[in-house]
Amino acid sequence: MTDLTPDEQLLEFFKALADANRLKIIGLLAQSDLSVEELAAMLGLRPSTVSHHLMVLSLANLVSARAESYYNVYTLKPGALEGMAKTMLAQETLPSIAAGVDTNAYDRKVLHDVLLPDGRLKIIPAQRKKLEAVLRHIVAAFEMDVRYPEKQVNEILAQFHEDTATLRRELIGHKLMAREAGIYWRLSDSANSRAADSGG
Amino acid sequence: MTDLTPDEQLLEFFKALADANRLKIIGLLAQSDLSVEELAAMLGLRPSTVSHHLMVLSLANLVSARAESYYNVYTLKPGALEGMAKTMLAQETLPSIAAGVDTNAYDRKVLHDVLLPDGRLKIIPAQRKKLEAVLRHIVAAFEMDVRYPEKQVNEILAQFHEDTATLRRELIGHKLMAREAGIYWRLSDSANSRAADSGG
DNA sequence: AAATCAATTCGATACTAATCGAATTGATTT
DNA sequence: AAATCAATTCGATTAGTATCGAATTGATTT
Repeated sequence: MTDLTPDEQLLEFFKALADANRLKIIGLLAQSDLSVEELAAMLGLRPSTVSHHLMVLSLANLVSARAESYYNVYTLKPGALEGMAKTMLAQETLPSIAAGVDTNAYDRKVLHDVLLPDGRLKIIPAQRKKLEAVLRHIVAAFEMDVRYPEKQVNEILAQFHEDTATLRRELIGHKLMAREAGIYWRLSDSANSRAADSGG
Repeated sequence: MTDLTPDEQLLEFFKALADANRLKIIGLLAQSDLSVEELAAMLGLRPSTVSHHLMVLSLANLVSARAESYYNVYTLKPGALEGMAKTMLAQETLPSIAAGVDTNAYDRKVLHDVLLPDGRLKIIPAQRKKLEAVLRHIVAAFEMDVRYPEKQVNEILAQFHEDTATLRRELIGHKLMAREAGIYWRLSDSANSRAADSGG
């Protein structure tokens, strides 16, 4: 029954509560256990409709039913709401939702637009976001923890574009590289940066 | 902007998160602020679609946008998720959702089916839920904190049905009244009972 | 001033989900 | 055994919404 990943479970939970009548059902069951007919009368709906809503809530593990003669009496599952609320608040939940997402897609799209087949730049884009995507790609040509003299920096940058001076300046300005006394080195990605360059 | 009652706000919140792509947007924004185009590339959607999703999330007060040149950079509203999670957990939230619901509707429906125009019972229903609804109606004819001798109890019950013995027995059995040494008195509603009899 | 760019709005389309009535199922009462 | 009852399932209809492409808007760059 719980063959769902945590994010699928969370989505199921939100979908279950994203309906006015289902929310009311939860509110009513919080006060007392009720049968399908009772809920139908209170909500002004047909029993078949209420049965459907209760099925959705069951699949989201929010309610359960017990048989009493020919009644099906539904109960709020104790701790179900609390559990999901805590899941929402948990630090690891949000990142895990985005886990399956291709966060490099934008950079790839920009590079696809701006790169020639040989890997050189058609142009150095003027738009900030595009420029940043290009710079993230270029800086991957430098190794971490290595000190580069300016001559070597220019040789590497020249593989991408003849205007090495602009590229140097932008790499520094966007804090992807640092310079001191004519020596350059790569800076580690800040929190707001993307995953590692996928090297397309 | 917040001309919504608490329950409408809660529903808006759940609706906003009841979509896989919007959940992913929240997950991505939890890691870093992003523009519409970046989100569109990551999710494999058109900018217009993402714009629509961001509008929904904005109306639910989950994200906000800041203009940066011609980019619209979206941010997770700090504390928004936490706030809603706490609202979910709050003791008073659940009952307030069901506040507008007519909890007497089932009893009224049963009474409408089983009562004659003069207020007498066509039959004493066999089904437990229906019987309970009828008993809740009948017990309202007795005052709280008054001690009734059996003779007077029978007179009152006879207004509803000739089989006063059965009615007496069921009222006791369902703990709506109690008896001791031939004296009867009404019991206060337990947690699982309905609101006061609407006296139709 | 013209061209470019990202975002939004709008209209159309496809998909999903809510609701109902009819038929069916399981259980209980007569 | 037959009749009654509540719940569920099923099929059809309707309402809502996700998605897209085209057009528009505001801002920036050339």
